[in-house]
Amino acid sequence: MDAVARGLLGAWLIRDDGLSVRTGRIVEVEAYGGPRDLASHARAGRTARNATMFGPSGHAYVYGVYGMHTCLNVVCGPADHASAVLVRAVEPRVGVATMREARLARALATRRSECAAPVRAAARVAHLPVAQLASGPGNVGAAFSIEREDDGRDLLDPLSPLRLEARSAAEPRPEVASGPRIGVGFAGVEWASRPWRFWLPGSPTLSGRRGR
DNA sequence: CTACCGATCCCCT
DNA sequence: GGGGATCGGTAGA
Repeated sequence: MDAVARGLLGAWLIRDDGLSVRTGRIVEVEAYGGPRDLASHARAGRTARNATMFGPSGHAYVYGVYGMHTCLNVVCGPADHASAVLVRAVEPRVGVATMREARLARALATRRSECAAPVRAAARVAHLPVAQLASGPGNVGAAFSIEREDDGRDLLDPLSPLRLEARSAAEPRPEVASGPRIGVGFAGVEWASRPWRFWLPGSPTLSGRRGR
């Protein structure tokens, strides 16, 4: 799982829906373990929500949080082990305009209660630096139009509309930094303090303030 | 700069 | 009915 998370850094995330193509480099991930990991969705065993975590590795585990965000994980087996790697930040490469439109569409899909909020959100997204379009797990979901229907997709299938491509073997192995996972304080210090967040230092796309 | 707060919905010791 | 693997805006030091 550790190795899978590190191997995913520098890999390409590809959304190819036939009309448009979006690609970007994965620069930040978090590893989640099986039922023993109290920060993991698998902590209570297999449920309807987390079923794909218990399936074959290389498939997408997509979940929704806070009523408005979707997040993408890569199941990293072995089967029944239920571990997965959350994609936290992607550096856009191809299809930047499509990503911006997708961010805009999602911003308008939520925020219905107030009148001025969607307009402001649209203005903000319109001027957002490219490096920030897919910075943070919720923004990855928005920029790549991750939907519940993507749950269970085989990310290693070259024909899949949502897929991964390993970084070229010719590339030197990138330098990797690690630290505690984000937003898992509820799991208690033992699990929240494990350094299972990995990133490529220096990327302008890291989530949070300056990548922390 | 830090700290809190609201939005919003599916699944659940 | 409660609460979250989030985000972005606002208030205050």
